[in-house]
Amino acid sequence: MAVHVLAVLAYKEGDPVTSGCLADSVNTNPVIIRRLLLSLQQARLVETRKGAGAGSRLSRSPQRINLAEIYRAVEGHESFASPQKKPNAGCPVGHCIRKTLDKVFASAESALAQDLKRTTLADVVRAARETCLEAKKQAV
Amino acid sequence: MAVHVLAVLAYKEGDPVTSGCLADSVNTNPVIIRRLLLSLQQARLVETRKGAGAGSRLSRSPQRINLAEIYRAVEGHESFASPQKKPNAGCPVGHCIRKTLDKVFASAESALAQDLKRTTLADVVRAARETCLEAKKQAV
DNA sequence: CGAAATTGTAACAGCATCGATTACAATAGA
DNA sequence: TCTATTGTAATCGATGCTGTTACAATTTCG
Repeated sequence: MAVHVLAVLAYKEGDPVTSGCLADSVNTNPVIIRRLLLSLQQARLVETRKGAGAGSRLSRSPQRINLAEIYRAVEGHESFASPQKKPNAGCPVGHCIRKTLDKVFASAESALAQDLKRTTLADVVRAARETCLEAKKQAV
Repeated sequence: MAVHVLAVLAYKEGDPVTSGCLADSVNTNPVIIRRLLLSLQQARLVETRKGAGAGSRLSRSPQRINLAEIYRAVEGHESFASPQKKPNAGCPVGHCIRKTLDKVFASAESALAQDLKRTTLADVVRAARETCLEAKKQAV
């Protein structure tokens, strides 16, 4: 969903868009959008002005925003393998496996981020435009 | 948690372990373990016998089980970017972005799987043993 | 200056998910 | 036959996310 919102922002390049408008686009509630925008603001991906006639716009050009940044901004808490809150007393494996798994999953998440980094927001918008044209062509 | 269970099974190589014993190891309930084992059985990673004196054991040697298989067995439903159930009427971006994102996330998930494939269950057990020795050494 | 628009934020309900618990039938071995 | 153990269902509680309403703060416009 975050990508969707940012794609709309990229689409209306530069023009500030209100949370209400974005909410209509994503078919949800303005508050949801505003909560999402808070995360994106902290990640310096969007800038938001308050008041009448205000709204949000991208902080950078969409060529310079990659999906890894968006993912990190939204999924900020890396709750991947961690939810193991059990200290686990008597098991000989339990004590030591934790760090090992942390390493492995950190590596895996890094691989995922590396792959996401290859795609920019501009890429997504361009690809979306093309699939849209395809669809129209097939409709004819 | 699935990795934890399988690691215990690898630890007691060959011996059938009951769900109750596994539950003690992971510090949870036998039923949780049994539900997890059902997924692992469908993935042909463990074999389970019923009845008295029964239990579960690995179907293959831990060298031939990699973490990507375990991940796939447990997180079977690839609910990564999909939860976009909104058809979204009036937005020019909404129609077309779906397929694009599906491609991107499929690629990212593949990258993650490729990385997980590099680690076998045997690797995890060995690394866990080593970190355990480290901890003991530091304690002295 | 005053009104309108818009964000930030809180409070709350609804829903899905997950872990946990209890209970019980079915099965396999002693 | 008796006992241990799995498979399975029903249920409860905690948690998290979405959606909704409400309201103060802020900014622009007339």
